[in-house]
Amino acid sequence: MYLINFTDFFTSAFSVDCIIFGYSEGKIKALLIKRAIEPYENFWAVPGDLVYPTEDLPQAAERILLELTGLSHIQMHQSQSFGKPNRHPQGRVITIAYFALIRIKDFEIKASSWAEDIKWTAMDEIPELAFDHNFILSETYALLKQKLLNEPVCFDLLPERFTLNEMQQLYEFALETDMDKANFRKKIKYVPMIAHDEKQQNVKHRPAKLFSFNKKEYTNQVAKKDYQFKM
Amino acid sequence: MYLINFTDFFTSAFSVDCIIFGYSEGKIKALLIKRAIEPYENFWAVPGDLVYPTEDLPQAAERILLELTGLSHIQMHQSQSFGKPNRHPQGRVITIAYFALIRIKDFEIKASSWAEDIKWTAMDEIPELAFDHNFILSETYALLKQKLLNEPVCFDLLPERFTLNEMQQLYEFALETDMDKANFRKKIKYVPMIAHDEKQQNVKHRPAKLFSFNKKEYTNQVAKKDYQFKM
DNA sequence: TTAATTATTGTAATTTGGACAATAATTTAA
DNA sequence: TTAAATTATTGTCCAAATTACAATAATTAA
Repeated sequence: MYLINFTDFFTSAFSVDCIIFGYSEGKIKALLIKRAIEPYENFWAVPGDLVYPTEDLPQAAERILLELTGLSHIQMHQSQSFGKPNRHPQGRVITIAYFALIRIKDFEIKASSWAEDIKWTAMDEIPELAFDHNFILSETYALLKQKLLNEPVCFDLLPERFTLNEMQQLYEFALETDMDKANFRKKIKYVPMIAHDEKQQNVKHRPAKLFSFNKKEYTNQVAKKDYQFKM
Repeated sequence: MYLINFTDFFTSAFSVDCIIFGYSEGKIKALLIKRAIEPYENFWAVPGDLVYPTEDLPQAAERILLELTGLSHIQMHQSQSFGKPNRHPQGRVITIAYFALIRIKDFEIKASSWAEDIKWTAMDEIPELAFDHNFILSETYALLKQKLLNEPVCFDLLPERFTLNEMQQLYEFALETDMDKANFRKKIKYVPMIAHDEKQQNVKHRPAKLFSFNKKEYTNQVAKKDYQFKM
């Protein structure tokens, strides 16, 4: 074990798996691809790719996101790394998981060269996945839920203009708990949001007012240590 | 860029950096080594090593901890991964940071083959380090502070028997804020702890009662969803 | 025995959180 | 045109948690 050369260490590869979360119909969803090639051909999987020798890790994650969605300039969040020696059948491959939060309606997803199919899957309906991807996805989802509690990342998932109920439902799904409407509004009272005159369209009842996140004001308040997002 | 062989990817190495946190004299400290070899000879650094081709990541972190402290069976926490293409002068090396929380008095630290010196350094007195280790250490410290707020990991840093003031001072150092004694005690009222008859020794004033964490009871209550540690 | 020091407990005012009720605005159907 | 149905929004009350601060207890050192 100890009698190996320095160069023997440079025989590994690493990949980036990019978990793309979205939110629609009251559920948080992840983008899954159906693998077109071996290993695990025809299995659903999290999109991922090997990292080029001169490429930075977040750069690789952005490349995957761009290829599948056409979106760029999206903030990437690092999740965990997974490195069991036998996790990849073709050699020692460590994977670093990243995740991105996007607005589903902002783009058209498209299958790529290595995916024969692609779809949004709600986090409570995830099938058996390739490799150790079920584990990777559930660990990363746990991290997302953590972030939802401590940072205003819910606004990256919600449409630019949203109703307070949509926001509440996002938290209800993530935390798997029902919340009281009145109390939810009290809780978010100090989150900097802009109330628009615009209202919900095409609903069969009193339409709700639309809000948007006031990111500028939030950044300001955080800089002055006047405020810290907390759910 | 796209015209490379599959095998060209298997030319990278990865390392594990193992940040060992301890607590003494009212300060959270990290174990730093002085590098005995190039690159960055004579720089202080976080202990780390290349991962063997058949070794699992946490296993590598445990190996480093064991070599420096003789301690084993310590829970390892994964931090972030760092992979800028040029972060290591000798090739593409991605590093995965782990951290361990230990009781400083439980062992004797010892320099290893690749370290000519070793010392505990308080987190508010970290010097310039080798590689990108200042960044790695500060990111990992941020994670530790996060965990201190949401999990009872403070008891891995405190001596087995501690005073409530020692516990309070740990949080005051980590959160960089002063706390009221009476209110701190109210806050931890439901943390399962055992109050011993034993008292502090050799202090020039009324000695404080010693407590220890009741891990068994904590595990129990968490399983029953009766309780969730929260600071 | 007393002053000094720190540990520990208590109190009262304020703020937050949760349960639930009341009112407002809109659509749909009669 | 109006009433019923539905959902949005706001308000009230009570209990629980938080905060600031005061009081008391235990110990050491002089």
